Amino acid sequence: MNMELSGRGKPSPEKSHRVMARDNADPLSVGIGLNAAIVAVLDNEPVVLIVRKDPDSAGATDVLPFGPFNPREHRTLEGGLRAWVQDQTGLDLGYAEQLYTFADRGRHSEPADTSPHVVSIGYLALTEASRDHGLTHGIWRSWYQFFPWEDWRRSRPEIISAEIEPRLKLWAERAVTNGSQSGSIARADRVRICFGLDGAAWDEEKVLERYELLYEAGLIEEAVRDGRSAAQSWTDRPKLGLPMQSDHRRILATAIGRTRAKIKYRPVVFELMPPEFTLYELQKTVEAILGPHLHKQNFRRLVEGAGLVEATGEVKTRTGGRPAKLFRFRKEVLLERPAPGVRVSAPPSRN
Amino acid sequence: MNMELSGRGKPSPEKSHRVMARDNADPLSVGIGLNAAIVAVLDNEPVVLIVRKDPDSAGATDVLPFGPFNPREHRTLEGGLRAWVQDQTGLDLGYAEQLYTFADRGRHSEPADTSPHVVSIGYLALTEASRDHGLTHGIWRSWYQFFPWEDWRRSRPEIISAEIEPRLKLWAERAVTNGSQSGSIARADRVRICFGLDGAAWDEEKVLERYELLYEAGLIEEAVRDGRSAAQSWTDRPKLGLPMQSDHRRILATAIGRTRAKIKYRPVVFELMPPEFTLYELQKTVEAILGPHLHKQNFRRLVEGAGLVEATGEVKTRTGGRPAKLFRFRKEVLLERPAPGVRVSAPPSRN
DNA sequence: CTACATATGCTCCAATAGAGCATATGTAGG
DNA sequence: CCTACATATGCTCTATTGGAGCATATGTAG
Repeated sequence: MNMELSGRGKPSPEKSHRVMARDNADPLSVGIGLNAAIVAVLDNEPVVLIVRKDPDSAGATDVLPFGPFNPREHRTLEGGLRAWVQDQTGLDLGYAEQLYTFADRGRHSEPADTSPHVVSIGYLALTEASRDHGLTHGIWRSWYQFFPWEDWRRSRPEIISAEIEPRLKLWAERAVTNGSQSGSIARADRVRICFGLDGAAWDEEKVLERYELLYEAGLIEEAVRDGRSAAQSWTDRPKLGLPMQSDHRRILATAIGRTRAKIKYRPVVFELMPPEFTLYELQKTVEAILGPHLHKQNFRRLVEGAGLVEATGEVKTRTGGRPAKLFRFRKEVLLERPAPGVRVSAPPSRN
Repeated sequence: MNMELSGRGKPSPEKSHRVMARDNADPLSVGIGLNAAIVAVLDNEPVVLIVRKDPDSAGATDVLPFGPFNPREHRTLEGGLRAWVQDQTGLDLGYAEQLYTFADRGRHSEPADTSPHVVSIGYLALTEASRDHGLTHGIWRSWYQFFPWEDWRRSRPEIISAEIEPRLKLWAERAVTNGSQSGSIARADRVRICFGLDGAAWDEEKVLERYELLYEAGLIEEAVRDGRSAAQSWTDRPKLGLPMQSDHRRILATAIGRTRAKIKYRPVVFELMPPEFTLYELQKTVEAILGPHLHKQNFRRLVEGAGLVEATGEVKTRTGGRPAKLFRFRKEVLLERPAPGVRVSAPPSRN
């Protein structure tokens, strides 16, 4: 890459900061962290693989598998990620895709006025939890423990009305006097859209937007840690999900949002399934990810109609009722038109 | 970010390479390049903003606006990008979104065995070309000059059958003897799916996949430059679009694919339009991006029905026919349900 | 053998979207 | 002024999709 333009960067002469346990003299070089949100579904519960920093201490923060990108060793970013995951969990990653690259200042437990010098690249990996792919370290934890307001499987989570809604509305009001920032959407509207308040529809894909909103409002523990919540009056700040180290919860939010979106238009559910499964098990897995219950007959029709699966010829008998046919993923769909996902149209939203 | 794991990186002691016109002693630090694919539509032609490296020299390679991320100056990645764009083109960027982070070795005109030490983050920006947002440098160039095989506005580009298809089939055959690489899709299938051969449907969103396939097959000038095409027998290699510096063409491919995908489910077309426009102008803009012609009446019905636009009350008379009503974007849709794009269902592909 | 639970097939219907016809209202040229 | 023409715009007809529910099949448990 030609960098003849570097000179315009006007690098400041101030001393560099110690990052990644090393000294860094070049103002244009940064460390890159590779972070993996490894998702599976275990007993109808969507889970993510956690590597506890210190499993014994009580106040230990949850951590995703991660490590620095080392251009000497890693030929590609994804290769580096796989190496770190292998190293830290023993897991041999299957499906993986890049999510996003974050570099905001002060999102890493450092003083906010410090240059980050570190950039986080988040990855989403999907795997089958029940099968042993070499996993030796790490624990599976429900992703709803980190995002309780995302769990709509039973019904609307009470935490929204009880804790989130009133505090966000307060936060939105405090900004009204600042005059309407033309161009950007007003706080109150963002709150309404993100959390589906006042008649707005809940969009299960907006996981990151919701997290960022809560962070911005200082309602997230990480925001306090990062010095974003200027010691507000709400010392009664509620516990909104388990915190994570660094910006890992933000990465996980991105991963959940992407999983929910992608499952609808690409056949990625099957990364979460065993080689053979019943259609009901498949449906339960989708529902674990997306939340709302689906119409069973229509789900079957859609999945079969799209040619996503083929019967193995065998049945699973211990279902408590009529035996269910076993299916397997029809890999040939990948060779056909824009291979679809399990399309689930939104509920008949009257709008 | 906690980097207690850095020690496992087993940094090799070999001398570091000179990258980005500077020395870099730390094996874990890399330079980050911010690259902008700035897209507009000018006279029904989708264009991208190019900053010629050397406008006068004949063999000059096209370059996207780009510059290194400087954590001292740039609070965020996107902020850094905007600063570089402003600096190099005078343009004040409006809509921008991150695309992808690339770090493959040897994609930067360097020897392939050299560590990259530089990571490229690509961004997509949409703007209105006809309006002056401060643009002082750079030229608009049709994106189809870089990707002639993507131009389906008239009909199927001849370059596919004439140049691409035979060479890719040859390339696919050469790999058959290697035994079928289990797990990955066979070359022949990839070729078929990517380019819609042998009855497969053309997916206008697979821009990056197609480019990568051509690169892999050594049919792209950048692949030769990067030393990927081992001086094959085809010294008769055809000119498949204009080359670009570094990995900029790959970034542009990502940008085109994303634009085509996003225009269908988010109201981003309007970033490309003037404040007021006729529905026909809007349709022409969408067609410039997506290619196939749309049914005029249905397009109107969909756009109006989705509440994306509102009439200004005025008409544009110099249309050569009945005057067209002028419309403007109804920004309120952003406050409604998952604000839709201009849904255009695929042609009645019999499948 | 019966009650029950789940699987599975099929029908009905509302909403969506593709396609085309008909009409409105300008410009251009005699 | 009048006519040919071009584009805009409204409306209808119809095929397809997807939401919802009924009916039947085939197991297990007591």
